[in-house]
Amino acid sequence: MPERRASDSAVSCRLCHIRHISDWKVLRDDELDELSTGVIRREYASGETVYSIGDTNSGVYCISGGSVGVRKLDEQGNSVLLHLAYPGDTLGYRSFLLSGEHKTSAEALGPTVICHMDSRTISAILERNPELGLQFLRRAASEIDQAHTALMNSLTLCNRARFLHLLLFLIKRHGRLVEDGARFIELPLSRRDLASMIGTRHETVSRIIARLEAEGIARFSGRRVMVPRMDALVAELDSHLAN
Amino acid sequence: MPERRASDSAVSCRLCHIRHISDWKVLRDDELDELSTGVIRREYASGETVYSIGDTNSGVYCISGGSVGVRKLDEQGNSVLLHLAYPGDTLGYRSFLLSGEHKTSAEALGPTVICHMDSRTISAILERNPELGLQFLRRAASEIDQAHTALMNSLTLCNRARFLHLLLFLIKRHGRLVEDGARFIELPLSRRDLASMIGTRHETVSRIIARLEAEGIARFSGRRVMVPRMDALVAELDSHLAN
DNA sequence: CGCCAGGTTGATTTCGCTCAAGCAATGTGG
DNA sequence: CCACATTGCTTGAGCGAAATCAACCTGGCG
Repeated sequence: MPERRASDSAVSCRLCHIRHISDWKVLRDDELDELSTGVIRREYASGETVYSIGDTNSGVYCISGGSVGVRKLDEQGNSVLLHLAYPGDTLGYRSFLLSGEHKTSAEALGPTVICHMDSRTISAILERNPELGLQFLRRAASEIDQAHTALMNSLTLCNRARFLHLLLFLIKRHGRLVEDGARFIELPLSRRDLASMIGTRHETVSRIIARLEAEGIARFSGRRVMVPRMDALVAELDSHLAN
Repeated sequence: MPERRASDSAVSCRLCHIRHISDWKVLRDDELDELSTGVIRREYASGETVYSIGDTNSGVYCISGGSVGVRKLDEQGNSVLLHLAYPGDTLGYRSFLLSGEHKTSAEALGPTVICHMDSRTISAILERNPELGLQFLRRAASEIDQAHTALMNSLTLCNRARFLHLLLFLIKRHGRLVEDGARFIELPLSRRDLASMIGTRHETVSRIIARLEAEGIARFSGRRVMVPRMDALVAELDSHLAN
């Protein structure tokens, strides 16, 4: 539960650069000002925890910059990266709505800036402006779609196809176009986390990567990846889907 | 998009036996009466389709009796049973909210009664009563949790554990206590559907079943299953989780 | 310098998929 | 009513993918 501290500066959601991307875009100026009074803006270092599984909810988080990994742990210590979140995304609204504990953990994947919105402030706005509720509802609806698609993929695709799928997503989100058709990306995830996202062991990920290198589809060096021809990668993925 | 027909009778949501279980429990009497004007109640035979993937949404469905399977299909014809729904559950609200096409199909798993609520009527009520939106939101939130748990299971558990997990769920939902500690259940799903829920082939399900029989944990005869000792089944499942 | 976390690679084994055959129950047309 | 197809399920043999166990490498850090 974040507390206001010396390093935190006053926040104006009205002036926020993601104002028109985030869920709060449905609020009027005066409501945004009201929201701002309940906001604490804070920077997180790479790997730092935003909230942990089991914590009691204290409001919602709005990602302003960077990226966040949402992780689920089971009783035996298995860890799965369920979801990656980016600027404009809202975190923790499920436990907020069900007014319970966090069922997942969230951690910064790199230097990240996140605003925390106080429960009371949000409840108040939510009560008066049904549009915000509907906006959350739309977010929830599309998050269910995402989860279902991920479930479908994990149930029907082989490890290699799932890895290609993930790589493609990461390139879209984190990649840079270097020259015609070639992409460069600095992976935001460790091998272990890549593995946990597709439901396999890190050794298997290593082997998949080794094969992709041998086939000339991508060159890996630590977390740095160069994909010389995107269409080759896409074709590879398609061939798996087609079979 | 269901049309009113001779066999359909007028409906009063106010008198509905699931009134206090369903999402509509947050509505006042007069709102329920308004809702009723947009409702068509209909019976479905086992296996009958409620809506299909790709259909444009025409409102939401409220399950009154029976059970429904929610299925997702991919481009290659893979079919996965994502979710089972029961009386009091609302279906199709995601595509309603995102006002798009259905991304899943739904079919009756046995003789089932479902009410269809007209888009316009719901929109009207939703606009006036924010409580309904919040109720949908709570439903969506818990559905996300479910989907995440399912995803976690599919990524970390082996086929056998997933099958035991599913069997346990089905017994809880559809099982009958026959004598102290023993349960009987008539499975609502074919082997293929059982397989598609845990992401494996139907042959593998057959083999898992054969092993459970050999170990004396359950006796299968077609869709009829007898579990002599529930604690043995639970212990089996736990031992898999523990490893 | 040694330690450690993260990553790679190899050997072995297990699990589950594929292909294929066979069986029982049910339906259908002659 | 029977021959025949169809559907759902089971079983077997072979193979491939991936888990497991283990060794080893590498870069960062006290």
